[in-house]
Amino acid sequence: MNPETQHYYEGRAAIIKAIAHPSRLFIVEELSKGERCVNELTAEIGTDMSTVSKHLSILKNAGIIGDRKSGTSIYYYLKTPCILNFLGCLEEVIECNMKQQGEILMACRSRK
Amino acid sequence: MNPETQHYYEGRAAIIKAIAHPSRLFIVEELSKGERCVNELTAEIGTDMSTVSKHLSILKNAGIIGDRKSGTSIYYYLKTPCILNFLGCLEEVIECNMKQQGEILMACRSRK
DNA sequence: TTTATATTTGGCTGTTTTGCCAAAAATACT
DNA sequence: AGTATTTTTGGCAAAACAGCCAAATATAAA
Repeated sequence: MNPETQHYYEGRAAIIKAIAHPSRLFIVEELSKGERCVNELTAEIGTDMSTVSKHLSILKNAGIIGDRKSGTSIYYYLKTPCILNFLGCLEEVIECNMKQQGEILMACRSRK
Repeated sequence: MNPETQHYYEGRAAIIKAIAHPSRLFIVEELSKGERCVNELTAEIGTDMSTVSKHLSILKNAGIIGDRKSGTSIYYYLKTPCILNFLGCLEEVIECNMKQQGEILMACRSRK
């Protein structure tokens, strides 16, 4: 891979990496319903608030979410809602996997 | 997050994590053009063949690619081509980011 | 059976990621 | 100013990841 191509794929991988974590995935889906502050997200996720804050900063750096100050709270919102198509496609992959696992199971049974 | 929800997001994150790497992203795009053997992919990527082999096994475990033996070669193919919609949406995110960076740049300039 | 080719596995090292804690920063209230 | 609330930052230890090498495995050809 030449350096340009390398760079191309690194940039894209960086964005995908940003959502490649259970809590961050949860945050994205949650924000798709409307903006939330760190407090609210922390209560729902159940880890330390500093951990949630760091997850948020990762998503923000990737350009997926944005934030808005209001009083002492900071509200985060989804900046690129098209990320949801992304997640929709995920379901297809999972469905495909499950279907195949089902087939393997059936094959095992019929061989008995 | 209750254990079920946790499990739900972990499963989805695992699939995303599988493609969250430059070489693996390259592999997916390459396989979208047709099946390839480890040899061919290694030549294009330029890392050790053992490294490429491990990337392939990660993608395979995630259910994204499958393999087919032919002589001493093993050909890998895309099992869930819908993963490409995924990548298409990525472009939207990147475009959105670039647009915004452009705006920031313009704002900086006009303030001079 | 030996040899060559293609791929995977095991193991090692360095890097990155995660998540907790404590401390700092920012804002609003008294 | 002092206090409470919300969020971020810095630092640390454990875990996961990446890439190289050498060795093992599998298949085909001589």
